[in-house]
Amino acid sequence: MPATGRTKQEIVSEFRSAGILDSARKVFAKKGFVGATMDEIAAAAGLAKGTLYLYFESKRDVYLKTLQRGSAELLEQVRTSMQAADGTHAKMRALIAARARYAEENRDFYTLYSTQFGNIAHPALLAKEFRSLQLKHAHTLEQALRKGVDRGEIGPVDVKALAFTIQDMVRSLIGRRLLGLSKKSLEDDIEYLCNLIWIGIGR
Amino acid sequence: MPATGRTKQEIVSEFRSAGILDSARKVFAKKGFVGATMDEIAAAAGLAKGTLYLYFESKRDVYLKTLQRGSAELLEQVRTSMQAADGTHAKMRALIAARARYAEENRDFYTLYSTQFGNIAHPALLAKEFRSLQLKHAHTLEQALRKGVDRGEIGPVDVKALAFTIQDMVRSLIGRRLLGLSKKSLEDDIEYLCNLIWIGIGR
Amino acid sequence: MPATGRTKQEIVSEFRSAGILDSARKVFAKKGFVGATMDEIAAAAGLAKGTLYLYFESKRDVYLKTLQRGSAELLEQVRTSMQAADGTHAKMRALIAARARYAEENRDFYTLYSTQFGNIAHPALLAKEFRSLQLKHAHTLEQALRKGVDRGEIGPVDVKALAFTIQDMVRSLIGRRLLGLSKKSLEDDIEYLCNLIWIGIGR
Amino acid sequence: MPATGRTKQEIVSEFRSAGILDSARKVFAKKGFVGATMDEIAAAAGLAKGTLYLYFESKRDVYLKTLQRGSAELLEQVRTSMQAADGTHAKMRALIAARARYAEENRDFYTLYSTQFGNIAHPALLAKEFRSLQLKHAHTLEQALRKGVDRGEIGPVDVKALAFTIQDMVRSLIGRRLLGLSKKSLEDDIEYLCNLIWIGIGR
DNA sequence: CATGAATGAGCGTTCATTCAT
DNA sequence: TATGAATGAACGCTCATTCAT
Repeated sequence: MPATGRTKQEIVSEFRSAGILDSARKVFAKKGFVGATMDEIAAAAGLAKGTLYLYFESKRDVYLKTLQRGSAELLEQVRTSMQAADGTHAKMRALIAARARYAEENRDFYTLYSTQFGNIAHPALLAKEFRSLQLKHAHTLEQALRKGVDRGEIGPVDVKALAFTIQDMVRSLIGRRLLGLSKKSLEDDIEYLCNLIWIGIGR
Repeated sequence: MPATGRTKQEIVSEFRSAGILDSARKVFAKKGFVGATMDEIAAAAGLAKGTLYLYFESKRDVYLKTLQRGSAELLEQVRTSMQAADGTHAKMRALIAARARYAEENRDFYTLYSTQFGNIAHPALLAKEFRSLQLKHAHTLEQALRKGVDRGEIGPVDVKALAFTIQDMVRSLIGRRLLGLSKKSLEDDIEYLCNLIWIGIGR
Repeated sequence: MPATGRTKQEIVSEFRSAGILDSARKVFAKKGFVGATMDEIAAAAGLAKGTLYLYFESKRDVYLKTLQRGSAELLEQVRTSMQAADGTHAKMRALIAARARYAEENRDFYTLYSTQFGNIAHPALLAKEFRSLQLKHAHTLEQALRKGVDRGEIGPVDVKALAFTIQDMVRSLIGRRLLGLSKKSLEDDIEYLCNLIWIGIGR
Repeated sequence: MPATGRTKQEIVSEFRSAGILDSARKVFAKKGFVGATMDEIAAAAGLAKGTLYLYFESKRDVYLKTLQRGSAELLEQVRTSMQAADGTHAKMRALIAARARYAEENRDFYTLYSTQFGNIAHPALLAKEFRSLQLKHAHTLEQALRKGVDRGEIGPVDVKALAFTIQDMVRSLIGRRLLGLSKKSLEDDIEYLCNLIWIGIGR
């Protein structure tokens, strides 16, 4: 097809990049940023170490791109889920469910993601690029909450703070599940969290 | 007294260990596990590098003990606070306040602590030892919650899960504060979190 | 004509080689042998890296040929200048002037050339091939000097040694000029050097 | 002796440094700055690679110190020789002889030295530190020449330029000798050079 | 007990060279 | 003939750990 400009070049290049990122995801998830070595990532991708540097500038670059890629994918799925849901409560539930599903389908990546964005990180690695990823996610939820407040579905809360808190609660839930600490079904866990957020625990 | 048989030895030894751990806390907090060097820790403790190995088996050991020490201290303060409080709601509030206070007084250590226990961590560093620390904290809260359920102060929730969730909510709150993302007073933030936990956001 | 049998091939080949060497000259001059990369040379020549290996065996080969080419060019100009001059003194002056002019017109290359032939070089790079280049230059001057001795224009000196010495004096002068250490005009500098060689400094 | 403060420490340290520099001198001389590896230098010194970094900051530092050390030693010997000589001609001869002697006794170092200071070098390596070494040498000769001009022993020449030129002539002579290109005795070669400088070649 | 010099494995990155297309 | 993606050896530097004093 003529529509594909430099097709072969670009496709191969993207294919390689994707392959490398797939391997990097696994290795970073297992060993963390520092523990992972370029050698190992290359081996996992079936390539020579030097080849990585044809597609990425540095180890840090591979790491950042790995995170960006998964993060964008996750955000995409969350947004799609939320759009299909009606009302604040349903949207919140959709978000939780989408994240949980993604996490279970991408265990390794989610571990990585969760660690990197676990609230406070060591400055060395927490550059602006990472922060902006984090904010995009928070923003999506924030908007839904604001609409809920406007409609009177939820009380007059600080939506910014709440968005962060809810995201952390979701991360907390997923973390527990990934660690095998929850014996309930995913449905039940989601139900539990929604209830907690919505009606609290008091009597 | 026979109880003080090897006292001098032990006292000196503990004194040294404590000094090393104090220094280690600062260094680890500033640089993270990998970024910190034994040289730097030794220098901060006013000792030679080799001396560290008389009191600790390895860098990892220093790290673990550092975390254990701070963790125990934090737990101690939380327990004291909670004991002085009456009723589940008050105890919960006491826990939040104690953790928040400790975090603000030990910013560096709390960052370290929070990162390490951010739910999911890299297997390399997340050994059983760390897990048990985490569980102790959760357990304290869990007991208070269970009593609350028994007394009907709170609904029939899964206290184990709830304890984890609350802890993560607190960590989330503190994280936001340490990052300078909260503009409210500590009191207001605590109030907000208590309300969220107790009555949720729904109308 | 049978003489032009493979002409097209050869002409294209020589054209390519020349282009590559032109680029190589610039790159080597700017970065030195080790600092220069085949990638950069190829880019400067508007070719792909692999193409260089169709015309040259190795980076070292490119370097050698680069030096040979410039060296031959320089020698050519020096010879022409010397032939046009009458008498040993005039020929010597012509040589100095020709080298100086070439150096100022080819600053980058001359730096390279001078470094490589700075009398003693590191064995790794100083192969026989380079030595023969050096000797050709010395030989030209040597012959002129010998004629001068025969004619009684200059004393009965060791012309071989003298040829080397003069060449190094010229290199020294040019080096000082290229480094901006001489404040005199080129004419004055040449005059100074000729005088030094011819009548020395004694009184 | 009490006069020696931290004796043992310092002596051992200097001993090590000196040993490393001795090895470095050989390796750099044989392979040049880039071709030499820290591994090889360490091996030549009978040490592990890491040990080098206890005494020097970087490869470049080793190189600089190597050059400084020999350069200072050479300068010292030249100065001593010159001081013992009377009159400009004798001083000049003393300088030539001292340099030649040093070169023959320290072939490897002199190769290194000569290459580094071969007039024009690639900027990357030609930092201020090196330049100042070079100037110190030139300065010593310059002063002697200036005195010669004042006393009328030599004509009213540009002593600065002359100092550079003479040094290069000496380097040239030594280079030829080290390369085995001179069949004359050292005495004869020195004589030849002195004559050349003093009375030139003209008749 | 305390020291700190010595070690050497390990890592990120570069780049000359090759070879399938 | 020309390409440029892929390779992998090589190197400077770091640092946890050891051990002779």
